[in-house]
Amino acid sequence: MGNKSWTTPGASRDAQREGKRRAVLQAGARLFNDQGYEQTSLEEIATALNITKRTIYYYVDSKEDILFGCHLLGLEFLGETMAQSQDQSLPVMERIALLIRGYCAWVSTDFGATIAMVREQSLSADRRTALRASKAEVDFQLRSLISEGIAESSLRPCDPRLVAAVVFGALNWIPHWNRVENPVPQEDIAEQYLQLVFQGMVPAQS
Amino acid sequence: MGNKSWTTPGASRDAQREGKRRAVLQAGARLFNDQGYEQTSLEEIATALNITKRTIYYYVDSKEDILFGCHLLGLEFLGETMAQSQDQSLPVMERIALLIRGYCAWVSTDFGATIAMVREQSLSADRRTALRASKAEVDFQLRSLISEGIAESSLRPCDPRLVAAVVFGALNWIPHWNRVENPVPQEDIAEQYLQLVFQGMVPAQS
DNA sequence: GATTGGTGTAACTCATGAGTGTAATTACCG
DNA sequence: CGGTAATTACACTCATGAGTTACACCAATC
Repeated sequence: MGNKSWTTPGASRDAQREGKRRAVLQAGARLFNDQGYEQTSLEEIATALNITKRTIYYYVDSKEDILFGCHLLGLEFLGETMAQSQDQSLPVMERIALLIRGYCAWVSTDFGATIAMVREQSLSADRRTALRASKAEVDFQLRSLISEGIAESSLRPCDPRLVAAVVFGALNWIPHWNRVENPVPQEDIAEQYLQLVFQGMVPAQS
Repeated sequence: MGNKSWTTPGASRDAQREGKRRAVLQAGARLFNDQGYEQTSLEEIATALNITKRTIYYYVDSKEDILFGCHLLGLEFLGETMAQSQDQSLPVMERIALLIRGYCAWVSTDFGATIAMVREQSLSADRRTALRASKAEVDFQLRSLISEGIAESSLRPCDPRLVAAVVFGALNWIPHWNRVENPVPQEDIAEQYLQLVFQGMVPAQS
């Protein structure tokens, strides 16, 4: 609860406006993650920012706009990870690890968690399909990498679709349990996840 | 959309009443899973059963009662799996496999999926804590089994808490993607999950 | 064939929360 | 400083959906 730097003293009007809009989205994301989208009122978002509900409408057109804005910002950030994992010059296993680490870091941010936690039913049909396309891209990327890994026998034969579902399921679940007073550092989680997904629980029999 | 056997011809009044109450809960669970709890109105549940909203109130006291009833029924079913996995005479790995298979089957049912998908924020505080306790029990069970496995070196050393989070995360995510026209058979999923969690993606180097 | 209790319905109340109109006020960039 | 952008106060509208009141129905029982 607090208003961290609502105003940005030295900055053009436009920059300030953009910063404040972002603050609205961020406050929204936090509350959505904690209470759910439907259970969060604009009044609450306003209170969290020490402003009035009316002011929020100066920066967004509707509540759904806030949610959609969170998704857009979230996807923007995820794009970097996607790009990294597409670097053809790296070995496949490396690229998978990059994708998992990046996704883990991403899902630990406010906007990333919002995408992972809030059910997309709350968005209008067209926006929903757009969103789904972006998510499908990420899913496809992992599946492709897995297929590649199998082809070059770096990976044990398996159904890429199911394995990708396992991996993303496990990652998407992180904000559900790691949203507490002192969370496990996201880097530690990523390493454990990689260890488990690559080597499994059973020790290699020597 | 349909009213499959609302009335049960040959049955005592009480049995009929119980059957109808269950039908209400089941219809609720399905809609909650599809649209989310908050986005589902009692009117919709009534329509799905070809009855009116007022009739629903003959079987439950409130909307929250429906959600809570789903949780109770769901947990009841999960109890069997819990019991199985507690059989001390079985090897640890077997018990872990039983727990994962059972949980996978469970999360593929209407009531199981509801528990996995609906955020508990929608329940009153006391009911929520009761629920959380039941979930914590299951979580504890898996963690214990993992610790046991490590102690007898059937399992590679790891943080049981994190590994349990991975496993349940992956399993809880199933209803999010497997809720389509022709879903992947739940048994197939369980086997792939076991394979992945035990052996990992990387083939054993011989 | 009237009674009774379980079952059903139509038509309500009522609270909540999104979104708006407007005028007055403040902040601060140029 | 002047003017414009930002913000507030506040009183609205409006739709939605949970829960209720009052009454109709019907099937089995006496």
